[in-house]
Amino acid sequence: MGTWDGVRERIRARGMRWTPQRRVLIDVLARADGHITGAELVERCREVDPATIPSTVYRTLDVLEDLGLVSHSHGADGREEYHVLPDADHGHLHCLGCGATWEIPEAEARSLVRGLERARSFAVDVTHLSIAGRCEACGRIAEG
Amino acid sequence: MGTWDGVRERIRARGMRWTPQRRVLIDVLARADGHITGAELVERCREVDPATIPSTVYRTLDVLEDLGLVSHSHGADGREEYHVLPDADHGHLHCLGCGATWEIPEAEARSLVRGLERARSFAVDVTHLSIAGRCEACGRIAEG
DNA sequence: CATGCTATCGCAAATGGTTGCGATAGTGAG
DNA sequence: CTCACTATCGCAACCATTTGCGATAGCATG
Repeated sequence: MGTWDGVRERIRARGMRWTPQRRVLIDVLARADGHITGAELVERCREVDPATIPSTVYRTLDVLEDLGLVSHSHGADGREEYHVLPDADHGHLHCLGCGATWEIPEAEARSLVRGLERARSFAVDVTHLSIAGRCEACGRIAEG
Repeated sequence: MGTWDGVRERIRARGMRWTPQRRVLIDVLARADGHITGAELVERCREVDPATIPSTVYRTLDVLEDLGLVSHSHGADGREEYHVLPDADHGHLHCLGCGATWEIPEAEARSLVRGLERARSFAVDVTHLSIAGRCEACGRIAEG
């Protein structure tokens, strides 16, 4: 709601076009706050408009990422994972055992990488940060 | 050289088989210390044996990873990146601008994630750790 | 050396995502 | 309202990787 209202204008202000295909994706995104894979977004768009073409969806996602309306990172298997409406930048934690995901809040993520950034003058993209491992529950199972 | 010598025995000790296809991949790996993508490994195997099938290579990489002889992480685009003979566990740093890669030594990687692990009782897989951002040179270009 | 068990292979199809290109259709200007 | 410019689309091919399955072939045993 709200946050998506100005999208049409923001797109046109950049000399880009407001098309039916983009409207469909934005409708889907507006209903999907949270994390979602690229493939899942394509599928949901196809529910709204069965003629949806994957490449169009991925290209529109690139545009929206440029505008800061979505960000993406990669799951433990390397597949794309989109995050809708990133009010605050944050990273992700993935459990290799059960597949669960947690957010790493911006402040925590930034302080994690601070040493790395200082030592190497490297600017980390925390929205893209994705860390894999085993959560407490899965760790106990593995030892048992 | 050395480290690969016992592989045949280690494989057979697990009730697994020593096949020509595995021999080819191990030959290729022995010549390729460092980082290399899955696709690149397939290509190099095909140079040795043009009949090489991709799925066989990927499946063999899985068993070698089980044995601890290779590890993999994902580049900034999510594609697989194998690391041969990981004497020490380490993470990777990827520049989104120039595509360069750096290793994050185990000690540094572990201390990075220590807070995260304590706070959540989460065991991070540092060999899978891959951080993206901009290196110093690319950062300067972006500002200019 | 022959035999059988089953791990591994080859193949073909599917998945998730990307790219190049000619055709379509938003959009601002007249 | 028309026109022209060009951003975007649809399509088809391609890339990297995975999966299911029947056929092949290691290798332990007799």
